[in-house]
Amino acid sequence: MEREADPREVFLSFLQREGLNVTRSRLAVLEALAHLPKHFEAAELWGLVRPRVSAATVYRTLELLQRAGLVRKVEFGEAHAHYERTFGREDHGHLVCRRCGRVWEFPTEASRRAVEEAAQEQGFFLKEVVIQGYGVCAGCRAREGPGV
Amino acid sequence: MEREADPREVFLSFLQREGLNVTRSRLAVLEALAHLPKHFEAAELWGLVRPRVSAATVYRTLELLQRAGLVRKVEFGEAHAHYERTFGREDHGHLVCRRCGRVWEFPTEASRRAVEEAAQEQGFFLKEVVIQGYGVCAGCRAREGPGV
DNA sequence: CTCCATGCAAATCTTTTGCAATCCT
DNA sequence: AGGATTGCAAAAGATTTGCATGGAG
Repeated sequence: MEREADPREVFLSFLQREGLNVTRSRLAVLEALAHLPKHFEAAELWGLVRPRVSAATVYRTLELLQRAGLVRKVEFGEAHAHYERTFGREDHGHLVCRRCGRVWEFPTEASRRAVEEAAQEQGFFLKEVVIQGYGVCAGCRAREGPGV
Repeated sequence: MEREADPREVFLSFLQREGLNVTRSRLAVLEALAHLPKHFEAAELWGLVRPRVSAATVYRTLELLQRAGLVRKVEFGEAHAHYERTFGREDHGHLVCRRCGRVWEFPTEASRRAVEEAAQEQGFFLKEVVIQGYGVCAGCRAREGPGV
């Protein structure tokens, strides 16, 4: 049974390791993560810490959280980025509905292995795998017909 | 042996089907596709038709090409979008080097099947599958060490 | 002729940045 | 103290849009 480190500790030790300060703003942003759904936008995160923390700092902290391995940026085909927490989560892919924008997750061990093999052959050091399907979800199809 | 339709015909019949005009600008953009690498940016495409065609029209046409199924928007983790031709190509995933930005392709039948299964279970109508790995390519590792 | 399409420039919108003031350690 | 961090507002940059003019059918 593998035990995952507490995100707060991960972040604190990341900051220390990088010689960065532990500030109110950074802790507020980290804390806000717990109150957001799995997938969120920068603006939603800001909503939770605003106006205590500025948008600029939210973006700056989001970058640190990514470097610390606690958050990952994900693209759902919209103009702005989405993010997801990476702690307490299994590897997964996303099924993104182009109509309603909702996202379903699914396990990806098998697919992931294929990407790993390709990387290996290429001598590519693989840091992250993204597996996503785009289409129309069951609900939208029922409501509006198969359409595009 | 399956024969793929000529992109020009695909585009023309798409335009007709949608009641859209066949214009010089649209044909110029379609033609320019052949002179671009597999992956390109909107600005590169514009470079080939500029100033005959305006940037606005390039974006507008790019959208039509996507709807016609000739082009696909792909995200490589940069601020701006990339595009790739979809005709004359096998299914493939991308290995994106976070250092140099170069992209390698690899076959994805197996992984794709897994996504299809997940979609099936979800009653999700799958339109497109994206499989990408991010990391550091062999060249960059040799040049600068394993690093991040 | 009648819409459709285009160019131009302005508008959007998210994310980034410069800089002076403020906070950590 | 002294560098790191923040807020603010301005900048940046890709893409989109309004509108008057020109083009396709």
